[in-house]
Amino acid sequence: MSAAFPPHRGPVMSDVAARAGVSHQTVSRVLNGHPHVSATTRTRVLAAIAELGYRRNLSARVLATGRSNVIGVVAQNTTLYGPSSMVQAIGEAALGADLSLTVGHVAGYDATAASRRIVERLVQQGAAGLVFIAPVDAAAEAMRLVPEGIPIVTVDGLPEWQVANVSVDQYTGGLLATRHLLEAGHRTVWHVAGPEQWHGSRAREDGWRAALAEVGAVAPPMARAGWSAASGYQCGRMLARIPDCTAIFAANDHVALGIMRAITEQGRRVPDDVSIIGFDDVPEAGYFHPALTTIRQEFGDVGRQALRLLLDQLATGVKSAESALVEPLLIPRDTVAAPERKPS
Amino acid sequence: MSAAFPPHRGPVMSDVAARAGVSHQTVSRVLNGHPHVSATTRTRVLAAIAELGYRRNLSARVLATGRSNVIGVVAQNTTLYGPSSMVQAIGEAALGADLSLTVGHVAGYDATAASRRIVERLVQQGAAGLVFIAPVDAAAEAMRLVPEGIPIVTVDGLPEWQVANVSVDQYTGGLLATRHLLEAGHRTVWHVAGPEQWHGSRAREDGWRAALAEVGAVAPPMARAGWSAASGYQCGRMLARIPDCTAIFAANDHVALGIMRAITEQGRRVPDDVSIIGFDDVPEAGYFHPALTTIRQEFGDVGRQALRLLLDQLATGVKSAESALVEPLLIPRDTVAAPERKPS
DNA sequence: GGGCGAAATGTGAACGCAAACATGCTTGGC
DNA sequence: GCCAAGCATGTTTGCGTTCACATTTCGCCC
Repeated sequence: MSAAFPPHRGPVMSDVAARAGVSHQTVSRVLNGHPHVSATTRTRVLAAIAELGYRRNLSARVLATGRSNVIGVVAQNTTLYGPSSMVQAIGEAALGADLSLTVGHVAGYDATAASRRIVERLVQQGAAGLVFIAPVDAAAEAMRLVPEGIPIVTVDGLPEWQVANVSVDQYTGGLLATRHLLEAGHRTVWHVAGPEQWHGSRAREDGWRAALAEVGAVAPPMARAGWSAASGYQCGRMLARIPDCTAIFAANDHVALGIMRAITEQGRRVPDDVSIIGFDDVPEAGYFHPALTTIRQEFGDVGRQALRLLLDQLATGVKSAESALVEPLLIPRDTVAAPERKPS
Repeated sequence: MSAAFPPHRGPVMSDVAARAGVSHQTVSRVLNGHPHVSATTRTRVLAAIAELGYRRNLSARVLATGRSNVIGVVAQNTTLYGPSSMVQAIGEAALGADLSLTVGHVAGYDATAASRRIVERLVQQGAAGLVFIAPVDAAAEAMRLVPEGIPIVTVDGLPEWQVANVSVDQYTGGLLATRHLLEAGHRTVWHVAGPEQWHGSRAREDGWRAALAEVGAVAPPMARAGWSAASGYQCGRMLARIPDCTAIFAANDHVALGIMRAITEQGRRVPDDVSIIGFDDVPEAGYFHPALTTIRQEFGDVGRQALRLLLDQLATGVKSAESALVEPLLIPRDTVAAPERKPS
C-alpha cells in the first residue's frame, strides 16, 4: 500500500466560520445544538455549511471528546440465519439512534484469535460500546480484552459473565417444542442438538430434558449435529432406522430439513411415521415439504433490546448486568402428528 | 445521552516513550514499522507497549494522516442469503488485509434516504474506500454523494456507472439454467423472475430469453416474485394450473421452494410433471424435497474480488472502472427430468 | 441612565498522533 | 586524520474538533 489517494480533505470548520462571518466555535455550537446561539446566526452558519458542502470530521471529534457514536458489533458466523438477522436488526436500530455500526466478522466458530483482533480494532477505533453476539464460549475471552469504561451487551451470552445480556429464552423453546410433541401423543422425544459450544444448544437441550421429566418420559440418546441441513441429514440417517423414534426435536430448521430428507429416503413418512419440530422459523420453513412445525425466535426483538440495553448504559454511565429474555413462539404446521398406534 | 461514561483514555504514546526512555516519535516509528530503529530500542519500546497495555488511538492517527484503514460497506437487506454471504466474505477478506469494516445496513429496498445517511456516516468517519452492495438502482444515487478521492467498488452494480464492479455473471446463469431445462427435452421454459429493481433479476431474465431464442422456443409469459418462498408460492399456484408449464426457472432457491410446494399441492409432481431449477445454491438446497437443481453463485469469490479491486485502487491511487465477473455453476440434482411425452 | 445579569460570541489550549525537519552519532574512504 | 555519508534518534508543528474560559453585547429594572 505504497502510493495512495490524496488524503481527502474537504472544507473544515474554520472555512465555514469564515464564510458565515463567525468564529469556529459558533459553528461548533450550531452543529452540536448548543443553546445560546441566535436564530439569525444559526441560519447563516447553516447556509454556509450547505454552500460549502461541509462535513464535520468525525475523527477530530472523537479525538477531542474521547467519545464516539460508533458502536462495535462482534459477530460470529453471519452466514447463519440467526446471527445475520440479529446484525441486521441491530443495524437498523442503530441507524434510528443516530449511531453507526462497525461490524467485525469472526470467521469460524472457535476463532478466538480473530475475535481478539476484532475487539482490538473496535476499541482502537474508539467504539462507544460493544455488542457481542456471543453464542459460544470463545466470545467470553475476547470480552476480557475490552477496557473498563466501555459498556458491553452480549447477545446469547451467559449470566455468569455479569454483563448486560439479551437472549431468546431457548430453554423455554426446548420445553415448548418437546411438550408439543408429547401432547401429540408420543411416548418420548428424540433430540438432535446443535453444536456443543453454543449456549443455545445447551439451553434447548435442558428444556427438552425438563419437558421429558415433567411427564416421566425417559430421554433417549441425544444426537449432535451442526446447524446445517447436511449435518442434520447425517443424524437423520441413523434416526430413520430406529423404529422407536417417532418424534424428533431438531436443533434448528435446517437440521430438521436434513433429517426429514433422511427419513423420507428411508421410506418413512413425515409426520405419519415420524413427527418433527424445528427451531428458528426461517422464512421458508412453512414451504418445506411438509411445512415445518417450529419454534420462532424473534431476532428483530433481540437486536432492538440489545441496543436499548447499550443505550441505557451509555446514558446512565454505569455498567449494568441487566438482562432481557425474548420469548419464543410455537408455530404449529404440518410435521407433527399423533404416532400411529402400533399393535404392541 | 446526557450523562456518560468517563471518556476512556488509556496510556498514550508519550507514556510509552517515557517508559522506554525514548521519544514518542521513536515509538511511532516502531509502531509503523519504519526503518532506522535499532533492534534494542525496538524491543524496549515493544516491551513498554506490552507492559502498559498501550493501544494507539486510531482517531488521532486518522486525523494526523488524513487516511484511515476503515472501509465502508453499504449493504441492502443482509437478511437475504446473497447479501449476507457477501458481507461475510468481504469481512473476512478485510480482516486478512488488516482493514476494518463499517457496515451500514439499509433497511428495505428502496430506502434511498437511509442509503444517503449511511454514506454520509461512512464518509464522515473517514472511510478509506467504499463497497456498495448495489443490486438495485437506488444505490446509484447514494453513490453520487461520495466525494471524489474516495475509491468505490460496487457489487452487482451496472457497467454504465463507470465504477469498479464485481458481479456474478447472472446472464450466463440464466442461460445455463434455461439450457439445462431445454436439453432435458422441454419445449420451452417458464420463468419466475425476482424483483424488477434488482439488476440480477433482469440479467437472469435476459439469459433466459437468450437461451430460448437459441433454440427458437417461444417465451411464455413471465411471472414476477420477490425473493421469498412465500412469493414463489403465490406464483406457483398459478403456474401449477397451467398444463403446458413443465419447466420452470425460478428467481432463486427459496422461490423455487415455494413453487414446488404449490405444484405439489396441486397434485402435480416434481420433477415428473414439472421440472424446476433454482438459483443461488443455498446450503440447504440439496436437502429440499426433492433435492433442488440450481445455479451456484460463489459469493465468497465475489467478496474477495471486490476487496481486491478496492485495494488496487487504494494502492495505485487512481479510480478504476475495472470489473470482474464471477462465473456461476450448474449444480444438477433431482428437480429436472425429461417431460412426460403426452399423446398430443 | 447607570449598572447588572444573562445571552451571544470569541480565544486559546488540548486531544494523540505522524510528518517534516533537525540533530548527534557512527562508520569508512582517501 | 578529516570529511562525507549515512544511521539512529529528538523536536516541532499541525491535523479538525471540542472544552474551559474570556469577552462582548443586549435587554431591563430601579
